[in-house]
Amino acid sequence: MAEAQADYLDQLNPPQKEGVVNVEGPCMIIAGAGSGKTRVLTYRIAHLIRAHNVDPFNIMALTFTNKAAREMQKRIEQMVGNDAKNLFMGTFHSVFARILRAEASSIGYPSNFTIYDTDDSKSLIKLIVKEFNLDDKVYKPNIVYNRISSAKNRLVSWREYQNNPIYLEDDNQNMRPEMGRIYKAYSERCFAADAMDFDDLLFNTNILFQEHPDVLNKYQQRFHYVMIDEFQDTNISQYLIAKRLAAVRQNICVVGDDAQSIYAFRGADIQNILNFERDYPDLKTIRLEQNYRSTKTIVNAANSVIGKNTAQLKKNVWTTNQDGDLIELIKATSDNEEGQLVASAIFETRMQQHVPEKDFAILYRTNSQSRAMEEALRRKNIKYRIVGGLSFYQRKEIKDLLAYFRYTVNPNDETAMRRIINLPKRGIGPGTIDKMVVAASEEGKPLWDIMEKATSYVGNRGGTQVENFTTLIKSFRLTNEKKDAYDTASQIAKTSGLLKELYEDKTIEGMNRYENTQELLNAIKEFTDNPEREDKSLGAFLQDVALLTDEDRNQKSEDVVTLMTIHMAKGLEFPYVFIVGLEEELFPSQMMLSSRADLEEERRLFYVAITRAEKKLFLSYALNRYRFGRLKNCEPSRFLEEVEPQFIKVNRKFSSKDPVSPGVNYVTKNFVSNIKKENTTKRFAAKVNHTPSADFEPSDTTNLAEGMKVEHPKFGFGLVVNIDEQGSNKKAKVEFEKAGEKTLLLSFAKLRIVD
DNA sequence: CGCGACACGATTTTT
DNA sequence: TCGTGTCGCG
Repeated sequence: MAEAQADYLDQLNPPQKEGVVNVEGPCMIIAGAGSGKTRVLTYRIAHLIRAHNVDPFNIMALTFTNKAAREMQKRIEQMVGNDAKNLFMGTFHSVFARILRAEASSIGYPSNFTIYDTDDSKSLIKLIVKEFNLDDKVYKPNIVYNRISSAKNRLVSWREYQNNPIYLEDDNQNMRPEMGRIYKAYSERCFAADAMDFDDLLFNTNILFQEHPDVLNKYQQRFHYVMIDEFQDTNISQYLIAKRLAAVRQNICVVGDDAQSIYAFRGADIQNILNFERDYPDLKTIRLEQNYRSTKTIVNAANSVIGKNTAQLKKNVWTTNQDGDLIELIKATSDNEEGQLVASAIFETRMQQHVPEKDFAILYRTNSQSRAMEEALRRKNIKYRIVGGLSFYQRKEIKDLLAYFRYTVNPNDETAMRRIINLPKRGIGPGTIDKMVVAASEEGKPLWDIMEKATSYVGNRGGTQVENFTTLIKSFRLTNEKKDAYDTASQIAKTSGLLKELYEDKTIEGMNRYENTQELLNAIKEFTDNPEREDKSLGAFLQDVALLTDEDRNQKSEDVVTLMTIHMAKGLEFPYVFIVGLEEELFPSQMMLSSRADLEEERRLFYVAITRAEKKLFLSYALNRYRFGRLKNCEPSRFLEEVEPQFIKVNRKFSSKDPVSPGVNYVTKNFVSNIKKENTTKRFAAKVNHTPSADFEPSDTTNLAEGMKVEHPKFGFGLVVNIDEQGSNKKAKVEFEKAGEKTLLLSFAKLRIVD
């Protein structure tokens, strides 16, 4: 450590150094992709501790993901040692959940409040919509949830919502006039359940600071320095919290890149950057523009793309790295072939460059695209790992078990109760539950009280079952009072019958689920065995786990190809990157085509994807893709045309038959600009009416090979791009000049080989 | 109340 | 295509 101490500032370029040493007063660091942003942030914190003798206890650092927080924690620890443990660092949600737990009583919550994840929130919304007898086709949980979420992110309470003419007008126009009522009911139910959803963690922190100046002051005094990473992704609610905290000392430093803002759909507001300039007139702005990550080709290609956006801060990202390989464009006829071509390209690159599998990443817009990739990789025996998708804690069997834990800890958590009361089957149906809910509201008692005496409300059959259930839960609560998280959890897993049910399911998925629950118990064991933990109760574990949505449990750095959405890839880098599915309506997503702002966000997403690549970038698209089970043909993405052609080479075909031979390679300078035309032609393929040459005569096609030019009596002239000789049916894939690509059975098709 | 059969809608992205 | 939700019967 000592040697790093003296010269850490020398490892930085001038603007980076400025970002590190400029610790007093408001500061904004605009950091281009790959410009060493994290390094500046970590050094800055280390510098505060070392050079300015700031107690880590007085530093708050906010990140957007758990992964980023952990990474930063690790790096700072390497620089300053154990002191780093005292930093107040984490995601916005986890940091303020901690503060809210400490101050819960000020806003009427118990300190062991439950955190609802999106699923919990949506099932509560569904329930409310049902109770209100509203049409769930109109009030879809997703829509309602997003509406409430965006209101909360703008700090609009249900009360203000109901009095806000703009919201009302909007809802009326969308034929959803009951939205405000649902918002109110939802908020009240959450409160009654001692629960907060993700947005509440921030919303309520704002309330706390606003209504309790003494509390706010306490934290203002504590946090001398506030730092925010990925500032472009913060929403108003988050920004206001940070601003309040830093109001006294004004030592607030934000780091971000407007070009990488990709979470507007979740309430992130680039406006925050502009607000920041307005709120802090004596702001020091630093730009990090030198890219250390990627080749010139990649940096310049990325610049050419992002340059198409109108709304952006002035920035010039450059690099002294070498030019590197051109970007390779892969064109496939189908999503499956796209997978094969990508897998082949990985295979070949590995052979040629002698690089490990972990140097590769395949990035896509939507999770559903992973399947074709997975299949192709499996077939070629390329090991891979999917990041994201359903995270561990979102799996049904895990959520079920967690719901037991939650209900044990928090008797008011109705959502958890509804989830488990009939799981495993106990003969308690919706009818029974409804009757009890009605009874509870009629008598003004908590639902739990009714459940304990269920037989006097709902008849004997269901009632007895409910009473047995409450006895079971009571036994769990008793254990929970005396034992640690692991003991309680194991008892619940065993006695509830959940584990048994899974154990008896001998299907592959069933065994998987069983293993997952075991893994959860292991995680709890680890939790209780950790000597640094003071509170080893199940409640403490739940509080910890609620915000751990990342798939970052399995951080083993295996040598495998990484598959993930572009959103998940933000902040990461890989030597070789494939961006797949570059098709209109997929990327850019059809949902984002309606407004310019949305399209620009989509373009930023593409920019983020490109800038993940260090050495070489591959772009691919398919002309046909299975969507909702049916094959749809697709148009190449407009984004392909936005990459300056000089950076691209077209790799028309790897042979999909033989992964080792490169097959026919075409390098066409203006191919990209022709993509559109070509595809448009294809769409009217049916109308093509070719008049066969006068001397047309079918040739012997037994020796037909890739790269040959042929004529078809109906489709005209074309190029053989692939021969498939499976079984007795020899098929040729032909790219026709006018009719597009066709797969022909050679035993039927009349083809003339043109020489 | 539980189970099977059927219909339908979904694929934007995540703390 | 897949998973979820609803409906009707036992």
